[in-house]
Amino acid sequence: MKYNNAIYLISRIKEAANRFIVQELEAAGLNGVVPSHGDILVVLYTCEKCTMKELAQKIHRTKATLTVLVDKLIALNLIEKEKSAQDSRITYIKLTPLGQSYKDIFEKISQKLNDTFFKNFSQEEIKTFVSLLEKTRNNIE
Amino acid sequence: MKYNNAIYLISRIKEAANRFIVQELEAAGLNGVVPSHGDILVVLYTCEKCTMKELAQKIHRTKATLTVLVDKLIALNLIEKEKSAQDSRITYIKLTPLGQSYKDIFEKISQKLNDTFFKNFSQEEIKTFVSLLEKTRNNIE
DNA sequence: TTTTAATAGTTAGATATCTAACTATTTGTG
DNA sequence: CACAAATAGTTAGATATCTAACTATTAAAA
Repeated sequence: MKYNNAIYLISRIKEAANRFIVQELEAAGLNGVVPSHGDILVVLYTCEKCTMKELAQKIHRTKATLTVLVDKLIALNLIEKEKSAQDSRITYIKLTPLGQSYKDIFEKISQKLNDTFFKNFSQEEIKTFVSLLEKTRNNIE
Repeated sequence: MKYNNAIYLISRIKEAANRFIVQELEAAGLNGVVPSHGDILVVLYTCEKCTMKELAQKIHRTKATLTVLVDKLIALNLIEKEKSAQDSRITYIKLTPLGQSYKDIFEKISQKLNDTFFKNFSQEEIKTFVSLLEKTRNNIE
C-alpha cells in the first residue's frame, strides 16, 4: 500500500527533526536539552508564566514527565518555580533572565530547522503540505 | 512562520500513530509491544532471517537498542536467535511459528492505521502527501 | 606470522516518557 | 460542619533509547 509509506516517512522526519534540534541546541551551548525542554521554553516565551498543568497540556506530556523536564530546566537555571498565593496546589513556572536570553536563539533554530527541512519548497507546496498534515491530524484527534 | 506548524503537526501525527499501534497490538493480545518491536517483526516477515546489525539498520535504531528490543521479543516467544556458522560474531534473528502467526494481524493493523489516518483522502491527495513527505525526507538525509 | 584495525553484539549508565499511586489542597455534597 | 470527590504536582517503577566502553572475533597491515 502506497500510504503505508507516509507514516514511515513522518516517523523518519520527526526523528530527524529531533536530532537537528538537539544538535543546534548543543551548538548554542545547551547540552542535554531535548525538544520537549524546548517546547516548554517556547511556551514560556509567549505566556511568561504557566502552571505545571498548563505546560504539560501544551506540550502534550504527562504531569509526571513535566516534573522531570522542569527539574532539569531549573537545574540549568533557565526557569524557576513560584507557588500560587491563591491555591497552594498550584505551581507557576517562569523564565529566568538566562532563560529569556535564549529567545533569539530558539527563533533562529526554528528558522534554520524550517529552512533545512523545507528547502526548495514553494509557498504553494508548503501550504498544501500543512493542509494535508492538518487533515491527517483532524482524523486522529 | 506558517511552516513552523508542519514539524509540530508531524510530531503530533507520529505520536498518535505510535499510540494507535500500541493499542491495536494490545487488542490483539500483545502487551508491551511498541512500534519498534513491530518494525522488527515486519522486517522479518519479508526477509525471514536477519543479522542483528541489519535489523538495527533497517529500523533505524542502534545496536544497543536492538539488543533490548530483541530480548523482549524472544521473551514473548515471537523470535529466536541463531549463531552464524561462518562468523561467530554474527547472530541471526528469525521468527518463531508464533511470531509467524501474527503476520495477518500486523497487516490488518497497518491497514486500519492507514484507513484511520487517511480517511477522506483522495488517491491524488495521498500521492501528493507522500511526494511532499519524500521531498522533506530527501532534504534531511 | 604477528600485530593492528575493524566488526558484531553486549553491557553499563543516563534519560525522557509513561502508568499508577501517593500527598496535600481545594471543591462539592449531604 | 463533616465527608467525599476532585485536583495539582510528586514519587516510584518500568521501559525504549541513546552513548560509550567492552569482549570476542575477523580482516587487514606490517
